[in-house]
Amino acid sequence: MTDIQDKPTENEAMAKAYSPQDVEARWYDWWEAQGYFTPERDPNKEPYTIIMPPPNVTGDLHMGHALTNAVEDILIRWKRMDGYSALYLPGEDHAGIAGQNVVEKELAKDEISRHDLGREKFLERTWDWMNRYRPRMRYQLRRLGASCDWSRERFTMEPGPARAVRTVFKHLYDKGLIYKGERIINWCPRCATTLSDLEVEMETEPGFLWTIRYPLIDSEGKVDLTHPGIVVATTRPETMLGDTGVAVHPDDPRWKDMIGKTVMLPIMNRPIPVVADSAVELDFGTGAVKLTPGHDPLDFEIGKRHNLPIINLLNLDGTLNENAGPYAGQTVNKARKGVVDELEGEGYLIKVEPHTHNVPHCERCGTVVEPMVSDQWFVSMQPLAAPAIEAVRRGDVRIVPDRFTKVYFHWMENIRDWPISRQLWWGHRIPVWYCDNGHRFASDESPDAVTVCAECGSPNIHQDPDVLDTWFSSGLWPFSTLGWPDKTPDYEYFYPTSVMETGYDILFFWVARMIFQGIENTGQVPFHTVYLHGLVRDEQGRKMSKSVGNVVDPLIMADKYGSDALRMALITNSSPGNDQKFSDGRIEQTAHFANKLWNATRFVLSSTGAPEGGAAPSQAHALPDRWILSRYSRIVEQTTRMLEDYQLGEAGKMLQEFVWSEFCDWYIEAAKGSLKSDSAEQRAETSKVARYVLDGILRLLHPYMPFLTEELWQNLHGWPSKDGELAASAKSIMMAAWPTPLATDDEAERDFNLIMEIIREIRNARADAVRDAPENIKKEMTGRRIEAHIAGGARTAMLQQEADTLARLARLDPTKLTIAERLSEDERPDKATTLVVDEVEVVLPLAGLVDLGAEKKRLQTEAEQTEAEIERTNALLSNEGFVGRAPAQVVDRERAKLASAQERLAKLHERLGSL
RNA sequence: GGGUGUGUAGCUCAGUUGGUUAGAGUGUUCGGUUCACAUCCGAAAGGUCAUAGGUUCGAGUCCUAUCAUACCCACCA
Repeated sequence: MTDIQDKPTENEAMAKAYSPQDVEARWYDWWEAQGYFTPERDPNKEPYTIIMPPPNVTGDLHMGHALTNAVEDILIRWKRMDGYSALYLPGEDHAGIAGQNVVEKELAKDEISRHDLGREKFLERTWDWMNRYRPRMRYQLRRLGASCDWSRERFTMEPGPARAVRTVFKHLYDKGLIYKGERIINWCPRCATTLSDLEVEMETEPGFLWTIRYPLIDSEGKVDLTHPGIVVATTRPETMLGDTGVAVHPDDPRWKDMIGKTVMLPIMNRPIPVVADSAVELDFGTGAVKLTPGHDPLDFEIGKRHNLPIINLLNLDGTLNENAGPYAGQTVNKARKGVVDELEGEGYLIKVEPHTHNVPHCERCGTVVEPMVSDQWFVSMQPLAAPAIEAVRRGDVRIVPDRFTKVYFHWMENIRDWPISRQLWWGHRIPVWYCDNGHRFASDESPDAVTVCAECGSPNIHQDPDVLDTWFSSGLWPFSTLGWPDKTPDYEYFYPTSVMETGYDILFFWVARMIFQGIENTGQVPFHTVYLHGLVRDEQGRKMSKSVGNVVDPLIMADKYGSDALRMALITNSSPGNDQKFSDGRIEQTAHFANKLWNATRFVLSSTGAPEGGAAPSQAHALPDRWILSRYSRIVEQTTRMLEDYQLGEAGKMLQEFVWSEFCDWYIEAAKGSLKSDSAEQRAETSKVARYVLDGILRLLHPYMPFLTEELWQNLHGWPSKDGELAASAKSIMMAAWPTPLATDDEAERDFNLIMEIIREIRNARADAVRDAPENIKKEMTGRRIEAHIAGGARTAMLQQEADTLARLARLDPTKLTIAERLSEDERPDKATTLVVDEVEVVLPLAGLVDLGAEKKRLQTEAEQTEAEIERTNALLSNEGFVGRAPAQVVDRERAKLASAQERLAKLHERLGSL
């Protein structure tokens, strides 16, 4: 532990305006050096764990990361203050295809391909890249204030997580849940690898539907040109080169006679059978489907059912192979044109019509993906999905917002086997070895340690060349990061984790896979809550992307406005699961808030003394003090409740609102009276309350704005830390306790509400009077303190006590202010404006400015409105349904409203009568 | 084809067991050099809560349908 002396040193005086650049630069290293980010495995504390979704080490952090880390850091900082042993574990992902692609792109600048380098050299280059970029990500996360435990940082390709990958693979392999087989997979010719369905993006594109005739072959094996044959429709005519059959629906009267017949495949001159299969749609195209089992998933299924041969037409680079006969070596597009021309020339092409259809593209590089049959590794999903569905159904894992639960179920219930092998070099190599004697085995040992065949002991073995889908290792992240498969102390203490926070766009890719991997391998759900945030879009609502050039760099925003402002803006402008549009304007507003808080603290510090002895804040007796303490207590309670319910944005907005309008605009203004009071006791008491509430505000805001609140908190408690009573056990706000509410004070709230309402009404009346005043006296009018007479009725004593506050905030002339139960006639000149607030009457003799007729009209309008209100409320209260069924609280509120309106009306009539 | 959001002030958005007069920021207009803050303070205007039905004493909130819009899933070749 570093000594307290290492704490950043105090500025001479707080600057007039808040400058985030200086303040944000000075805290992070100190926090980290103090060990605040590294939780102890304290048996007396509850663990609270968030494993950071590992950003891809392929570029800089974007706004999505900034949002992710803001949410996570808020939760972590809150729980840490709330007494939990809070672990926020950071890490980075090797990013599979994306990772390999960035390095290949870099090589391409020198016109080198990975094959020129060879596997080993290429992997060295890739590691170089990773080692160069990982520190960058660390720096960026630090800059954003993420209070993560760097001593526990992980990388998916490290030995630990790599062993977890092999252990899981071997387990699933031995259990028969990982298998190798020939299936239709998605092939990206550019990346030269298999892709899972999730890595393929469908795009609707205009194309054509070609109708082609395949002539009948008669019983003697000759083409029967007098017979119409069978007519098929296709969007990809070139695939006909690999056709091995035609299918029609068994109930289709159009083709009934053709079932079982043989037709001739043009160009290839190959006889192929016509089969009946109910998977064929009756109302699409001609009702007859050409079957290319090698390159279409549906055809593959149908072909399997009818034992049709599979012909692979493609090379791995996407060109046609020798099976394509005359078209071998051509690209798909070129072959398509050639095939169409040839069919047309020979009279087999019947028609061409425009047709839009979905074309699969590689998620990473945009290349058109080719479905093809290939021998790949798969995970059997159904046995794994079932318990993962059950866990969410039972509530062992809760998804926030709730609506994604349905999406999750739908996907999991219709899940298909997961192709996990990738024909890449960068990634976890498949831990399977083959030996010369035809044996195959999986091993969880380090590849270097596998030297002989596990079955026959032969030393002539070689490892599978492929690597695993990057999401395979990501799926193990919640436990591989904690040392699993070893039962490490961290694993025992921090697992299962608390919250998994990520974007809804990777619910299937990642979250779902973590859930079933966690259950299968650790016997527990990996986390209890999934919090899904929305996408951060640009000002126009477009997705931020490098190609559009609308990416906003969070670090630039942080430099400009401060990380605190950025965090606050991202959080308060969003709600769980919903996208948000980001703009400079948003963050400017939260930067203003930071300045406001800075200045509020500056004021409190300059106008209050350090607290010394005296009564506790809860004993305060001045109304503004009692009021702010009560309001503060409610805010503490509500903030905590909202955080518990993951309403981070709402809680942040509420705090902002409370600080700005209640604490600054009302409380501080009202408290200025006490702070300048002649009574030292009164000054001390209000000082104490102001500091107490400010201290609480800083703590409540700390999770949102960590840098600023630390700076202000240190200022509040005296830098070298004499540790005043509020700081008691903590040297940093990070480690200070989460606030707890005091008792609320309903009377104080009611009384101060009345004061506020009266002040507002007077301000309005004055603004109205000035507006209506003749030009020549407007100026005189605005600067003047005005006379006022208040008939307080039952609230007189309280109002008299607050006379100073009323006078100051409503800009009344204290020497011409009277407050009495009733007002004398002198105090009700004809030329006066009368305001009725609750049962209190305020008379403002805005001398010379009040037009009697206008005043009468104004009072009449107000009386009419009040009458209408009374009528409405009466109707409601005479409604048996309402009185009988509405909660007592609501009914009482209506009754009070009625009484107050009646009282107000009486006063209005009284005043009207006197005019 | 199936599913899920969104539609609230000029703009961007909150509004979580249905319950005071539907809120905020920003913009607009008017007024302010009160010794924390002009990155500020005080006020004003601005809403048939997409539309139409329904449930209820009471609906922005619940139900049904429609329209607009965004996204996700899916093997109509």
